[in-house]
Amino acid sequence: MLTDRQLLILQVIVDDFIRSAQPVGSRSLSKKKEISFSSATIRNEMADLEELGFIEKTHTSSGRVPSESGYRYYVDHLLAPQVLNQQEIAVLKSVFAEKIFEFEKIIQKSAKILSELTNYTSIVLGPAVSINKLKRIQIIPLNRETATAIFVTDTGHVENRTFHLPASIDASELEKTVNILNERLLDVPLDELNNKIYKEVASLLRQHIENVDLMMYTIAETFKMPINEKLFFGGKTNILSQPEFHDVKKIRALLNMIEQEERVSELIRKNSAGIHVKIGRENQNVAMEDCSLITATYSIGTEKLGTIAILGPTRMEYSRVISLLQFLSKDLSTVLTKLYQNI
Amino acid sequence: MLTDRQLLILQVIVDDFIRSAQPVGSRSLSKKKEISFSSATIRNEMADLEELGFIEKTHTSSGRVPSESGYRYYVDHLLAPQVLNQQEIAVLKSVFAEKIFEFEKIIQKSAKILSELTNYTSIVLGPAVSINKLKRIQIIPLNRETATAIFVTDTGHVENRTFHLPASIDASELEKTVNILNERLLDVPLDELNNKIYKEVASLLRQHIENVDLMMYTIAETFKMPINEKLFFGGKTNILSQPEFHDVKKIRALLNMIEQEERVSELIRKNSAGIHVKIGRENQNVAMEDCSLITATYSIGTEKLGTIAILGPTRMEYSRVISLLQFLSKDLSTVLTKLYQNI
DNA sequence: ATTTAGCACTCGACAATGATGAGTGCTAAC
DNA sequence: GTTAGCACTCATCATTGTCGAGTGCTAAAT
Repeated sequence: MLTDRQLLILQVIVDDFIRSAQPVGSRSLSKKKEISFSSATIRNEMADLEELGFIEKTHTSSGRVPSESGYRYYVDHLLAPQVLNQQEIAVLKSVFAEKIFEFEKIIQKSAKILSELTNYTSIVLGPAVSINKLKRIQIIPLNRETATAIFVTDTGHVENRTFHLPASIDASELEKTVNILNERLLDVPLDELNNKIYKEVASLLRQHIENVDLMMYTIAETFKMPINEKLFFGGKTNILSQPEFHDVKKIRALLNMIEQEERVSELIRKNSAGIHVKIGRENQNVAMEDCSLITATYSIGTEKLGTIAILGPTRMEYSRVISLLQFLSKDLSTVLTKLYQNI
Repeated sequence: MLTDRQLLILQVIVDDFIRSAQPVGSRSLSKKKEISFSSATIRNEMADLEELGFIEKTHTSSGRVPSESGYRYYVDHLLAPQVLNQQEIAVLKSVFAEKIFEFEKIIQKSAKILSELTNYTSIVLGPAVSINKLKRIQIIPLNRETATAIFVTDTGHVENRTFHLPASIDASELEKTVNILNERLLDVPLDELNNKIYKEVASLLRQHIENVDLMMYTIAETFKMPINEKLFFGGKTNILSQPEFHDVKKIRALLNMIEQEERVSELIRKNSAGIHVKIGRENQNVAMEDCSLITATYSIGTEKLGTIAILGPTRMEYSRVISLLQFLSKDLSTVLTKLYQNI
């Protein structure tokens, strides 16, 4: 439906605006080497593009600025995948430079590097601990009435809960219980622990333990695991240097939103595998009206594990960011798979 | 050296400026009910106060603004301790509303409440885990060559490290080692673990274990504990609504600084017990030129445990914030002492 | 010897004005 | 269909003048 020339003009407008953050006018466009027709022609085409909703004026006699649909179209149809240069690749690879055993460290470093490379804010949604499988439970009494329960997963992640352990529960009974739990709950995903306790462990406990009800109550309370995936940020303040955020109110709204981790997490989690681009109001969030969010997932084998994302202004270098995310998410998946696949 | 009248004027200037954020002039001062002399007199006194360095003009014919020394003098000599009202006390008490077993939760909640109550940014330096005493060590193999070491302290804090466990180390040997470690390292503060291993455990291991050197190396690497106290923030963006931070550059500098946790931690940690007020450049930090930092410590028994702090503009409600901090730090200390004193 | 009234002066804030220039839309010629 | 030309629009910026809050100084009042 759009003519080739309109496509070209739209592309050049978006590219130029991404670079300069200034509305682009017909005259300056006509000087570009890609463009071989006069400013008057461009004006006509621009009028059409505006009518179609792809570009906008900031005031009656201003140059044009891409609209949300404009960016959308650009991302969907006009994006020239950018090839990463050697240096960028080297920096990305450095995530894995040190021999690291813990997920979190790798993830954290990824966030940092991404933000430095892009000058936007990076957000990484850590591995979904709740689907990790239980490797070992340990209960360690601290004093007469408190104890700490420790859950170790197959990936080496450790969760712990301190809880009230009634003095009336006898040490040997506790030990028996822990043994039974370890035996029965091995390889059960953390978020199913509570479930399984009632289904599979309760009856068994009843055979061996005196005060089953109290014990069950104590355990069940502790085993409720509202484990939220951890969020890691990189360059939280990077976005402040973007010219669209000269307004303190906007800054405040955005930072405030970022501080509410549940909201960010929700925003990012729901994405399926692959790269996703949400532009401006597509994020369904007032504070992010002027932002775009690009997400990619990483996985172990075929199992989606977490998400890495870049938060920037709508005037974001889509092409470059997408390439970076693609590269890193693939790398992350490969390395993590190698590390943890056959645990 | 300052006359009573000068003191009065200084006090009213600071109070008024803290409230209004506007330079205060002689005429508006003369209308205050505390003040019974004319604006001309006030002008003369102001000129003296300015010469002494306690107040400044923003331009030749502007009203006066407190200088850093002005605030300093105000805090040191003029501060009227503010009595907290019932509502504030109730909110502060709500920190302990739920029965909570974990330090971190309490600390986190404190930070949140403080920031809400003050509308400034609160920073809480968590308990110094490194002086907690070891309660139990557990080593849990994950796969052929990795394992997780878990350290539980007497306060229920759990630290863990995933490390490379050479396949050549035999399972029973590992178990023996862990037993020895638990026996010998009970009640040793975490930051002395590594030390003690060489001093007290090595020789004992040598008697029971085959490949001592490898084992020692593996353990020692893992037991190096650079445990930094955790930092908790509340209301990171609160400070942005202060009129002195209308400038995006300042905001960026300050937020950037806050993001670097080591720097913040350093800024806060070095304070001895009691309330401390650092005003503007006293913080030795460009990004904090326009900020004041008020810190208070909390402790278990007589042992200093951590620090709570409020970061606000130099034009901060010193009196109120100090009262709040005093109250909360005392409460925190009491509750924590009760909870953990006799573990 | 203080205190105060009065006055000239300073300066930021604000509004009004006009020039500049980048941009547009439209029309008529190519 | 394309382009040159022209009238028109509007943000931006510098200029100017006014207003008012504030100061410092001096001389009179207490």
